[in-house]
Amino acid sequence: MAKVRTRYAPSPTGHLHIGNARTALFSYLFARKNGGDFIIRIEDTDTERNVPGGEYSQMAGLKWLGLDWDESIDKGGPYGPYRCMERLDIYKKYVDKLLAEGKAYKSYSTPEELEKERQEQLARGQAPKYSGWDRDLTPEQQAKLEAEGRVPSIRFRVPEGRIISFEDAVRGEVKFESDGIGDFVIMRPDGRPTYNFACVIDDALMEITHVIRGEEHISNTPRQILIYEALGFQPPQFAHIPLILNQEGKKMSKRDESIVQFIDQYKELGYLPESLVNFMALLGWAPEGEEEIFTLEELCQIFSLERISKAPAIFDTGKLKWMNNHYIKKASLERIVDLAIPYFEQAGLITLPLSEEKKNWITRVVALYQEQLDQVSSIVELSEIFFRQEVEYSEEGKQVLAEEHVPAVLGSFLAKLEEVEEFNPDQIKTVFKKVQKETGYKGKQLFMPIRVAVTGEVHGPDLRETLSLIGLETVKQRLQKLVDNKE
RNA sequence: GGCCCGUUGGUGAAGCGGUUAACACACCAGCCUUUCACGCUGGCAUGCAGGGGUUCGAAUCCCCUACGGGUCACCA
Repeated sequence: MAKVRTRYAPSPTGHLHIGNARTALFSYLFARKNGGDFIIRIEDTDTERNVPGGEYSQMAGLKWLGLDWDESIDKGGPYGPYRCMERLDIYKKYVDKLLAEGKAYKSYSTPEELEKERQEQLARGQAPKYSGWDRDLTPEQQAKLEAEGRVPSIRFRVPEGRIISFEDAVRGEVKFESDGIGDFVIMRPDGRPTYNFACVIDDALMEITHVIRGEEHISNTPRQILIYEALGFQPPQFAHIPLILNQEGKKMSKRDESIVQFIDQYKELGYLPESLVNFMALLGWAPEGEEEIFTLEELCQIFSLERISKAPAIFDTGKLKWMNNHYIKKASLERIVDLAIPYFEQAGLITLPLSEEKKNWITRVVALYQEQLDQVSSIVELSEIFFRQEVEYSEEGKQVLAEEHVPAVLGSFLAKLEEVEEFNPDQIKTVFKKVQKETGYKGKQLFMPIRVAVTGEVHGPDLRETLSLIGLETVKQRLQKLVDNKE
């Protein structure tokens, strides 16, 4: 059995999309599960769409997710180069071979003519398919067309009347009739191969054993198989994974606002890579048991092609949030604090570098909210009360403050605060006890007025810690103001 | 339009001829708690898109219909 080799072959047209990331993940998991190699190859033959930095961005995204690879443009490998545009001479060699054997031919239609032909077929209700008018031109005819200034592209001659079938690891046997496939371009006039051609040559030469890719490629597969056959290559095992749909059941489009679609956006929002990995693994794949929380390492152990679903996967954003919260709770406080600091800084709430004291303070604030954070960026909004200069009393808060016993509690609390030496949670606890003894109020009646008086809100994290973090002076000021108003 | 694929609760998703139709999210109720959040316990599909078959027996197999999706590029 040959060593398993899988690849992720992005075109460097932009940032790492969640769908591509999941394809890469599946390919990675399958390779690791089987002790194989994972390769990244850059499909940059559509030179007009390539964006500068696209390659780096793709790889940075994968790296952030925790995926690594064995061969690629950054580290080389025995099957390079790993960028299609650096393999042009290789493609040419195989095109020449097909040409010589009559399995491909020079085609002279211009893009304008093709588009016109296409539109006409569509208008007639026909399936668009290349006419093949220039399939069997004589050298003289070709010379004449070239004299007109036409530069030929190379088309693959699709055999007639064939049934092309292959065994897909996800879908089982898949069949296509060759008659539904028109002769397709494998090399553009300028010598750049098209995807279907480059993909076959590269996968074959790089000895890729398993091609795991999105379902949208399923209809490309018969074309590619034809090329494998024409060149005498052994096709790999194919596995077409289901598409990811948004919550309306529609294919995610780049413009779709309902879902955050790019990996670096998740990073910016404060998602943890392990939650994204876990979540993506469950997009179209299901583990055997009931457990659904897995580390990357665990996934490498249990992943299998057999358990990939045929039905499209729906992107459940609520579930992702829940999962991210799960991992945030599991993470160390220190890690979450480090992630949180930039958000505070961007919001203008703190300035860097942080003093030791301020860092400790921030750490305590973050600790208060760690268990309810579903994305780290939310920390700014959640912890708002610790950064406000003035208290703003909510409607519910005002109602609490209007209660009869409130002045007594507040007055007593304020007075007892004078005796405090260090304003820490323990000391505050003893102050509470004293106030309780003096006023006779306890529980909700005791704590709620104090909470509202200092924070303006009826809800919030642990009161003692909250007071301690807001600081003695501010607490006294706020209480004093209320006590004064009452009098 | 041709060809391919899919359809299980409010949501995601197991299920591969005989199950009380997992599990999770959400939601509701209760507990915990000064409040919120977390956590815990319980509730939540007489039903597997609809209609026909096959079978002693079907979410599971077959056919039709509906709906959704993919694809038919000198884009990957």
